[in-house]
Amino acid sequence: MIINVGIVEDEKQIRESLTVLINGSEGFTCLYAFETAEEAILAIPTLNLDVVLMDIHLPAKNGIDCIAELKPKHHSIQFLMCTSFEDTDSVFKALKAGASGYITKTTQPSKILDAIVEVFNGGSPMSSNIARKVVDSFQISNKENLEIQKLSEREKEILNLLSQGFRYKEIADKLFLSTETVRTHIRNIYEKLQVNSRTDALNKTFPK
Amino acid sequence: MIINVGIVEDEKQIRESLTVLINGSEGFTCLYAFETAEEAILAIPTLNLDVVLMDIHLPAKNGIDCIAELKPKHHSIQFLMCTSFEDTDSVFKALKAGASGYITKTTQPSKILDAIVEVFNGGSPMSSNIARKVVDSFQISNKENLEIQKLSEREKEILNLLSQGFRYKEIADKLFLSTETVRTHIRNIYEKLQVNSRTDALNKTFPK
DNA sequence: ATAAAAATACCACTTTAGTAGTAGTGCTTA
DNA sequence: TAAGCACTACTACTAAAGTGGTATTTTTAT
Repeated sequence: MIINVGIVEDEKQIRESLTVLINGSEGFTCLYAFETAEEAILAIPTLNLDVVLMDIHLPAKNGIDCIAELKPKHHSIQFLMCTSFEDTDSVFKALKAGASGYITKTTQPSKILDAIVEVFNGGSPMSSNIARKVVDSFQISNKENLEIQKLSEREKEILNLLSQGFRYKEIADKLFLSTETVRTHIRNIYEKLQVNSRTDALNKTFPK
Repeated sequence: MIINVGIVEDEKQIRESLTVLINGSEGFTCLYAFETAEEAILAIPTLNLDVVLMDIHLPAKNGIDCIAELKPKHHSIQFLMCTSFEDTDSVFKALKAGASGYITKTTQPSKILDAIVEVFNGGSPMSSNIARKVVDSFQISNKENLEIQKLSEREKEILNLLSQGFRYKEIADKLFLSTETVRTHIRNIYEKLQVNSRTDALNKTFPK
């Protein structure tokens, strides 16, 4: 089993040393290396690549947009970002576009090969501080959750049903309450949260 | 520099072998191992732990809720899930609760020690398929975004204002339209999305 | 050039949501 | 034990949202 790797990287030196690294290692081959996103977008659909190493900064169209175009149509290709940018914004944009891994250019050669294997096998190799950024992004809710803590258990239960779009009557039926009781609870929820509509209540408690 | 590790794990055998592993390795010490979430919640605030290995399945309160209670008050402690559950739901709940890493019990001993070091150093160690789940979760938007693509520019603009909780009159004023026009747009949005309320429309287009 | 889609707008109507006041029961705790 | 909160429930009302039909103008695509 040989992993077919493509490269999209504008800096000649990096592109060539990556090519040499990959072709010099058993189990890998790199037959195509592109300088621009545009070339890659034209060629890649006709090739049979397993993994594509993608830089972010490229002359015209950037690497993130390049993935965004290719990934939806070529789901079996695994895109691995290999770049020097590691700001939160770049990381999340790349992952949203369809990258499955994210390593920095400073990664040592043997680790780059490891990452290629890992992404090929369905993993998501990431540099350690990038993984942390990604994991931390799940925890944001804690801040605003101060709001939700003002509510009683019953109120949270009703808010949760509100968030799913149920009407008062449906909530009442689910909880075996009268519609009027549901109405009262919601009035109290709104007062505690200092809002006066369902959407405002949800935006305060389930942000983002 | 010695990393102070705590363990919360109900199965005696696993708890003890983890303790032995950690105490037998240079640079690590494990002075406290708890059988239940309740014990951990009582004791941990008084200890000075760097990393806590947490199981999910525990007798009464589970490990995720245990983290949810401890993490907000003890931000410097790094929680590392070590469990046999690796369903999507458990993973995301744990990360939301405040876990910074997630490995499975089948991880080999040396890798467990590596993960402890990594989480202690601000990384987020994860088993390879768990990392992929996490990364894939960023791409979900692409699926549901098929929904939003059915809408015209004006409709997306109005949907966006709807999501912020504005009423028809307010949207009309912002866009210099009549309320009736806004009403018509919203009717068309709902028809395209096959929903019949603001909350349902938002849940279909801005999921999660 | 013509059909389709998008954007604008009105009327009339029904349903749902939100506001206000009130009140009984039961549990907790100071 | 009295005050406070949570949970339940009612009436009455107003405001907002949602449904249906229709129509003109502009833009876009075939």
